[in-house]
Amino acid sequence: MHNCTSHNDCITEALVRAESICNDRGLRFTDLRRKVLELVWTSHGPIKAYDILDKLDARIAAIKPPTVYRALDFLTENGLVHKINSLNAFVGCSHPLKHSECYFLICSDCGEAKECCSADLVEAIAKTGRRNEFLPEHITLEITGECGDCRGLH
Amino acid sequence: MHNCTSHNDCITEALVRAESICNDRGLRFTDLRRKVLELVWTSHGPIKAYDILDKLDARIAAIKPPTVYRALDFLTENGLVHKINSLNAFVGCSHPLKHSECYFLICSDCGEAKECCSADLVEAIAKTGRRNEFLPEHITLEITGECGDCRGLH
DNA sequence: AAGATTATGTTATAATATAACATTACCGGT
DNA sequence: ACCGGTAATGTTATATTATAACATAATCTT
Repeated sequence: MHNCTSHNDCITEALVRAESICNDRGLRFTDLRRKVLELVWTSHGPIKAYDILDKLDARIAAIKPPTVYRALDFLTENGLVHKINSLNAFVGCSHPLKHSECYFLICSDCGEAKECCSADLVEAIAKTGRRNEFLPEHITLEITGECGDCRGLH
Repeated sequence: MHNCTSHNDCITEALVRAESICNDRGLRFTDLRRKVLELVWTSHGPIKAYDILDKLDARIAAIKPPTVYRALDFLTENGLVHKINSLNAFVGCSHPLKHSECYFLICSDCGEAKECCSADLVEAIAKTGRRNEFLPEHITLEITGECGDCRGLH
């Protein structure tokens, strides 16, 4: 489902982007945060906190859960990573500068999660909020199903 | 946010409805399943599995987690209950006969979750699927925010 | 360099969920 | 009513996900 021609490039780009965003905002893009983000991007699809922990552990040493969760919290709060609640997993944000209206197409076959935006969806959600006098703050929209590749469309 | 005039009635109705649905489908609406569904409905908003367990334990005895999860699985599979992934909690389905296109407005203040439908949303999601050659199977749409009541609109 | 702030390390445990196997209840055929 | 099969529940143990609470270290500010 993913369409980067060279995944190494997209990892590198994500890290460069993240660093520059952190610099712009006066946030510290520490070694740990970089490594966690790198692992999130290296895993092609959503990755679980404890899988990150295992991989970090192999590379560094004796990493404990709070360390990973704190890095993930930082990355999530700053829009560099999204949590996929229906999977308890984390995925890199592909456009961290305008990410609030995003949703995920999650293939139950290959496990990839494609991040998408849709003006229609944003509008439909806003409309629903107005109709219900509800002020939306955060939207979780996760669509599981089967992607074209896995259905043999190509 | 909820608008039932008598919550006792809406619990009773939900149980009657559930029983009739199970009968129609040749499913067994056992005592345990009834009690779990009753607790889900009695809790005004989303309730956690272990809270159900505690309450059951007080009423019956020595209930263990698998017992509760199995009942919740049954209720969820049959559309009588929904799981709210962003809260790890469960809520009764308010219209179990046509529930596939539903989403939740979750008030972060009062904790209630209102189940809604919207043709616009369904269409926007379907369109997104088509555009991405993605075949949706299950949709998780959870909108957190603040409801009108909690913002003092009434 | 001192003090404040932020980040990370560490220990322990809480919260959520399931695997695997044993037992019991229920259903249909005779 | 009894038998045998299936579905439901009981039971034990453990896996998975996540956080609280406090200690130390790194960095930033002045």
